[in-house]
Amino acid sequence: MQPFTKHVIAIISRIPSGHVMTYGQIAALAGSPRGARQVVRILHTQTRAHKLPWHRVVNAKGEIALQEDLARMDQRMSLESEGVHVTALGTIDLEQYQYWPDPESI
DNA sequence: GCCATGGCTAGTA
DNA sequence: GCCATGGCTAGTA
Repeated sequence: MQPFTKHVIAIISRIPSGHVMTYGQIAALAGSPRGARQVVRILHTQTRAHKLPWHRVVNAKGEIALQEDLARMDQRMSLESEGVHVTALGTIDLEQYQYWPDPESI
């Protein structure tokens, strides 16, 4: 496993309940500003093994990025149960909910 | 080759 | 809309 992958896993696992981070933000913090798509892949492959809070990751516009209706519903329910408000269109107010880890902890 | 991205343009109103 | 991006994985040699 690459350092980038480990880093991404560590960052995602530390997103607190009630907050979200974006793919690009995670990639940049992990040292690869253009690596947003890799974050997608890592979420796919590593969520189970590491019990990642996959539902706390959204796209740069603050939207639920999933395509499938059932999965979108799952993410919406998970976020709302943590107190994150999701609009009818599936968007989250990043101003309010985006998490910025303490740079010291990275 | 794949993408649950992202950022920049073209083209409408 | 469009397409450059880039680490990872599947699948061939």
